[in-house]
Amino acid sequence: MNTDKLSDRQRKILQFIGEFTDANGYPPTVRDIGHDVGISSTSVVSYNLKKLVKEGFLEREDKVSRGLRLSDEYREFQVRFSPPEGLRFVPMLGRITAGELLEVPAGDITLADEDDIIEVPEDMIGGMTDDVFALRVDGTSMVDAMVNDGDVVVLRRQQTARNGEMVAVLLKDRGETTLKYFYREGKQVRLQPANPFMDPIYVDADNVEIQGRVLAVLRTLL
Amino acid sequence: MNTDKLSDRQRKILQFIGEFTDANGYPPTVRDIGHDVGISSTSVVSYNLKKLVKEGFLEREDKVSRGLRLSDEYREFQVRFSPPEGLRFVPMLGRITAGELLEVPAGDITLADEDDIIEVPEDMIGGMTDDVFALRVDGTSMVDAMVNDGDVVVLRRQQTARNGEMVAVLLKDRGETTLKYFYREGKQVRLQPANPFMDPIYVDADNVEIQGRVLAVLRTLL
DNA sequence: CCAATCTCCGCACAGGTGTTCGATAGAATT
DNA sequence: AATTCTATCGAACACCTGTGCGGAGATTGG
Repeated sequence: MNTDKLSDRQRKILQFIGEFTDANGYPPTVRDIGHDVGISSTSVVSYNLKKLVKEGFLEREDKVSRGLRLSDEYREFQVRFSPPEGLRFVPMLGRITAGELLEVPAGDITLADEDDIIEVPEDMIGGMTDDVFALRVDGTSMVDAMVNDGDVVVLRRQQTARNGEMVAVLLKDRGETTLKYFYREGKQVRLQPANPFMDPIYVDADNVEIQGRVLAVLRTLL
Repeated sequence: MNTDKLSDRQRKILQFIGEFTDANGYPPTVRDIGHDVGISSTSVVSYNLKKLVKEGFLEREDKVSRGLRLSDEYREFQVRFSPPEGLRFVPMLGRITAGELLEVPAGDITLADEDDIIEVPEDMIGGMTDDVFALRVDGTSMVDAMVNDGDVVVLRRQQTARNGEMVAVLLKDRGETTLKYFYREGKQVRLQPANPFMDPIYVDADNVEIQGRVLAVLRTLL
């Protein structure tokens, strides 16, 4: 399913039908559609609706007023980009290994079709909405962060952090990334492991580069 | 909200509107309703619809064909405890501390109104539906299970486990509960810490009592 | 370059659809 | 017993609504 074969008008029609139905609880009439999309003739709307039915985006009951609904396929196609209430879709953008450079994505972080997507309850990431992505942890090198092989780390891309937040930091001199609690202490930075039995490390502030803030760690034992 | 004040006919109308809309994607006409409920005159249907609007069960757009929908209150009254698609509500039943006995709830595990409830994506708990509950981890005594203070452990109550599953086990002689990977080895049981740098412990099979299986560990850094 | 197809328009029409009205009969009220 | 209220019916009406038709401009393919 993909909307490439459709004209702009047809895409607009589909969207309008969805919004109208959600807003009112019943679908629009041919004339409602025409008015919204900017079509003066009802026959033209009819014409485009037939197309949409033919392409499988729409289902329609002949001669029944408001007798149309978005097809299940199209609904599903839509849903990918608009999760249900309380859920948020987070793109899974790759893997991390401590001891190697973290691949922090550069451009816009969006849900593309090809992405792996994980579902995260909204309140688990504190309502964060932009620049949120997930990485799967590769290997056991992050045990001191209490993060295990296979865990999923949900991050928000940001360059600064407040004391006490857990961040992904790059240690420039070692060319190495770790997950630690961040504390600024004068010219130094204290990086505190999550594991309370392990000792912090102190590094020069110039030597650390914050890659992102850790919002959550998810471990699924299947 | 309750349907006591309604006549049988009106209840039937409400139900029909819901079913029709679900089935077709658009609401029925006045005549559709009349036909289903057994009313010959459209005016009588109109009459009863007005009543339903007045009582708050229905919302209606005047003079608009099929311009009706069940009110939010009535819909809620219908669905009450069902979480949104893809989410599952899991009751948070207490706290665990390694080194102490795990409070495994005894009776039915249901969503009571007073419970703390956390939201978990369905596929994160592998579609498990019964006997699932959550506990908050108290203290740092479970570091060897890679579980930190404040983490949330999602469990399914069960008495048996397959090899390789992570379980909450009671060590009877010590009167102590831990989270470990479970491996049956003859008359012994090998309990393997999640932390790959820690050694397993071997105990007599009679000495372990499985309390539940760990489905997921959730850590939120707020 | 011409024919075929696509996309659009306005208009007219038939049937769908909500509303209104007058009437009836039983129940509740006075 | 008279009156009012409730619930129903059938019929008529006006407007809503989807469809069909003839035509026009744009685009495409040979």
